This record gives sequence, structure tokens and C-alpha cells, in this order.
Amino acid sequence: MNARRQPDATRQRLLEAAFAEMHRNGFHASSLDQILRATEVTKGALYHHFRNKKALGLAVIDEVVRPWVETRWRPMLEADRPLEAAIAYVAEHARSVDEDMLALGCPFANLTQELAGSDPVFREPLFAIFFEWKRGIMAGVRKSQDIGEGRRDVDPEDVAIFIICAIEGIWAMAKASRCREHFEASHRGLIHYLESMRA
Amino acid sequence: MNARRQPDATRQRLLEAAFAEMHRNGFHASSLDQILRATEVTKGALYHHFRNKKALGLAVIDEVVRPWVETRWRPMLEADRPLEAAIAYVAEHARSVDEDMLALGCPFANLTQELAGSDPVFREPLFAIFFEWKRGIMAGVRKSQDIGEGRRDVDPEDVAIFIICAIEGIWAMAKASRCREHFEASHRGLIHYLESMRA
DNA sequence: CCACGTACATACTGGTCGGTATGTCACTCA
DNA sequence: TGAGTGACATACCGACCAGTATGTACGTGG
Repeated sequence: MNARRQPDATRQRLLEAAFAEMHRNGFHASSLDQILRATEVTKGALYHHFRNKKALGLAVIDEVVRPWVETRWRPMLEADRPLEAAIAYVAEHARSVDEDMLALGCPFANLTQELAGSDPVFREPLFAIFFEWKRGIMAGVRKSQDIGEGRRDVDPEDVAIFIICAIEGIWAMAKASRCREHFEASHRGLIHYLESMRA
Repeated sequence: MNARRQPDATRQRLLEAAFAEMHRNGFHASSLDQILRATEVTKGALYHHFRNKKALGLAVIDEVVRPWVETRWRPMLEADRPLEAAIAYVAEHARSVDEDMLALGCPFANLTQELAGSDPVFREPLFAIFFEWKRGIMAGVRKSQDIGEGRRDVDPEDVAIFIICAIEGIWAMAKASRCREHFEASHRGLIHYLESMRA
């Protein structure tokens, strides 16, 4: 009763539970009551921290999904040889993703698919995540070109956009097949593409 | 009143309206009442033709989405030079898709994203679509290899799966950026990959 | 020490949803 | 010709959902 007065912690718990719920069910199919049950927070507390369901969803995108995506590509940008780092990362990624994740899919892809098409309020922050990611990969491509690692006759922007599309498509199709072999095969395809980017 | 006794036509109208509604809103967010309003069919008629909402969704997948996908890759398989046909098709595709479609996305990708991860009953027919598509592309890749058009040092299955992932990813990311230039850039990336498949 | 704002808690509402129960009418076929 | 069935039509139900109204307790500044 008395130990419950931790507004930041409460807010964080709500964000994390909402993220999990949205990851599993999407935004619209997520139930606030379910989030409250999972967090043992009451409705009054939730509506104290977030104006409405949409505001909660936006906060999840900004404060959970965005860092989730960024921490995935950031290391590659800082590598000495970005292209080789990317190839190694993709190879590792095909193996490291567990079954649950394979079924749930990429949170960013899921939310983009569900929300970006119809609602401009959601599209903006989702596009921002996409744009930052694109910028990161472009920087990596340019760096690999500058150091003579990557071929120079390709447009870094085309490459960056295509890589993102391929990754998100791989996630999406993994849901349909739910089969590790297909998942790894699609990664081999991406690696093959990345290898064709070598100088 | 009396001219309404056309069960096949009624069923077809329901299927098409349900497809449109599911394309726009996804399955769960689709409202049966909205479909009934759009078709001017009554609830009794709907539940006469379909056991429940899920059965309607499955019928849409089997009878509308599946042909929709198949008619898109079938011509390439029958082309004399499948690889060139695919490259030409992708180039054309980047230009021919209109703004509405760009916002709505690929019906197959949308439904896969929403339903395949969680519900096995939906995953099965969606996977069947994926599998048939994969088979088609694999046949095309093999054919292009046999006639000396395509390089032989790649696994047709890896290529087929990756192409599907790339296409679906392109559709998905188009929703986030909603920008023709990004859409075309991602197609250029895919074309680049396809060109690297030449012998 | 007390007033006041933050941080909750509880109970409730209006609306929408998928689904059902029941009725009706046309048409077929015995 | 009338019994049966396929093809609807109408009215209604309980569940759930986002959101709100209202109440309460803590803790901190004055």
C-alpha cells in the first residue's frame, strides 16, 4: 500500500507491460485491462500517467521500440569494417533468435504494419525510427566505401532501404513459416546480397 | 425483395467486401456490421453463408488472397527468360502501384503479420500461399539456371525465400514512409539483387 | 501541523462487438 | 398442392472495451 508510491517505476512497468502486450497482440487488440492485470496497477494509475490508450502506444513506440531498434544497428556503425560486421551480425542473428521471438516477430515491423498505414499520428514516430535506421545503415555503407571495403558503384540510400526492407520481410515471413530452416535460408539470401556489396 | 435470392452472388459480394475491409483494417479490426452495411446484406444472410467471423476470414484468404498472390507470380514462371521477366516486372511494379495501395499494403503480408504468428488455423492457409509462391519462384530460378540465364552457384530455395521476404518487406516499409521515392529505391535494391543472379 | 497536489484506487457508463434465436418467404419436388 | 428446405431478415444478448467520475491516502512545502 505505502510502498506503491513510485511514479517513475509505475510508469516504466506500464510501458514494459504495454510493450509486451502490443508485441503479442498488436496495438488495437491490446487490452488495457490485461495490461493492468499484468502489472497489478489500477486504471486510475494508468490514466494518471497516460492521457489515453493512444498516448500509451506512442510512449511505447518512442521509449521502448525506438531504443530496441537502435541498439541493434548501432554496433555495426561503430565497427572498423561495417560490411563485415553486418555480415557476421546477420549470420549470428539467424541462429540467436528464439522460437518465441520467431512467432512474435519484430516489434517495429508489427506496429508499422498495423498502424503506419492508417494513422498519421502513429506513422510519424514509426517513420522516424525507419529514418534513423536508414541513416545509420547509410553511414555504415559510406564508411565501408571510404575504407575500400565496399563497392562504390551503388547508392548508399538504395542499399540501406533495401536492407531494412529485407530484414523486416524476413521477420514477417518467419511468422508464416515458423520454421527455423526457412528463417536461416532467408538470412543466407541477405548475406548473399551483402557479400555482393564487397568491393 | 424477390430479386435477392442469388446465394452465389451474395456470398461473393460478402467475400469481396470482407476482403476490402480486412485489407484496410486487418482481420480483428474488421467489423461484420460494417461489411453488412457495405454489402447491404443482413446478418442472417452472412451467418447463413459463413459459420462465424473466422470462417469468413479463412474463406477470404483461400478464395481471394490466394488467387491475388498467384496471379502476380504466375506470368513470370511462364516467361521464356524468367529472370529477365522478373527484373522487368519489379521495375514496372515500382511505378504501377498507386497511392492507395501503397498505404494499404500487400493483403497477404498484412494478414500474415496479423494472424500467422498467433493462430495456427490462420497460419496454415497463409503458409500454403507462401509455400506455393516459393515453389513458383524456385521453378523460375531453376528454369533460368537450366537455360543458362541465371547463375548456378546459388540455392534456388534460398533465392526464392529471400525474394519473397524482400518483396513483403518492401510493402511493409512503404507503409511507414508512404513515399514513392523510398518505394522505388527499395525496388532498385531488389533489382540490383536480381541482376546479381545473372550468369 | 496542515493544506494541497501527486499518485493512485474503485465503481461505473455508453458503445460496439461477435454471435444467436426466431421468424418469414420463395421455390422445389414428391 | 403442400411439406420441406434453402436463403435470407430482425431483434436481441452478454461480453468486453476505452474512458470517466469520484474518492482517498501519502508526503512535502509553508
